[in-house]
Amino acid sequence: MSLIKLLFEELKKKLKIRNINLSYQRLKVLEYLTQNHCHPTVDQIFTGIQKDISTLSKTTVYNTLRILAGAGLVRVITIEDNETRYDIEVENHGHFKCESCGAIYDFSIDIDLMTSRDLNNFKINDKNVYLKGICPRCLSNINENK
Amino acid sequence: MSLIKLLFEELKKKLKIRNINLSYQRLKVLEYLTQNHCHPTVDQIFTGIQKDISTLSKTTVYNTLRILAGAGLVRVITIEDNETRYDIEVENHGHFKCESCGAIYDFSIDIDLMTSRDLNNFKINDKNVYLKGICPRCLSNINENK
DNA sequence: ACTTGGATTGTAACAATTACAACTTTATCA
DNA sequence: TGATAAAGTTGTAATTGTTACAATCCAAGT
Repeated sequence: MSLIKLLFEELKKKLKIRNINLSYQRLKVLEYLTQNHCHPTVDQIFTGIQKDISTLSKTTVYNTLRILAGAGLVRVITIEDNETRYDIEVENHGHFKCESCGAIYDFSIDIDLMTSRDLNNFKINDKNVYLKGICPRCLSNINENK
Repeated sequence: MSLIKLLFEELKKKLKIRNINLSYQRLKVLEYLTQNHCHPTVDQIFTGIQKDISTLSKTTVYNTLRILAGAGLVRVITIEDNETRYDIEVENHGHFKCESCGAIYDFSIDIDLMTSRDLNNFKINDKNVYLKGICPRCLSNINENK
């Protein structure tokens, strides 16, 4: 049995619990996200998978991401208004966006701290920490050009 | 001197420092935001001010918000991908969005906690904490309808 | 009053996302 | 296995939020 088949069966079970069928397209989206931790946009995911599935429709990518996000398997990153990004990692971490080069960095943070007395009677489902600024690489570039 | 004239002069000085001229439209946007802490969308702001300025263009609202955000006078809230919201308050606080009714709540939080060893060499300009879940009002509605 | 530059306006363009209907694949069960 | 139903995919069209841009307006300073 090939590696991809094994992955396939593994994921299939995982998704079955959440009542999601695993199609080839959905597998490919998950595969792309596990191999590209760069917080890709829909367009990047679409273009990336299209190499393997030439008939792929962008609608499918949207549908798949919506379903996977609903099941808590992928994280939606809306750090910037015009570009929604996706992330497979669901661990405790925040996101930093460099305002100069646009890159998004993960950083570890204790998400449990992200609460407040004001929210005592609220049911919290999702926590996001978004920071913006300049990354070290761009900082040193700026200094060099002085 | 009328109240609005006073506010006008006050703000004018404040903006002068940042090299921004204060037009009537810009004043109205600031006025709307101080009177509506509900984190309005561009559309809400536009519709709200249109009552006073019938010739108002939505482009002006966009321009104004961009300028004010750049000057740090308003905060951009991109908690949801499809609707950018704006907030006059620049104090230390996070935002909670109710996934049921869509309302956005402020909550106090120590923004200084929002950091990480991973970001030692980063220059941080902006910090946002976005939570999602169900607000108390919707929670009690759900319980009632059981 | 004239000029200059910034602000506003309205329209058109653009990009991301969603709606929808046709079609294809997969699952179910006799 | 084969018929039927359900789910998934596809492509196009529509929708929405936002930006680009050119024309016009307005206000400040000479």
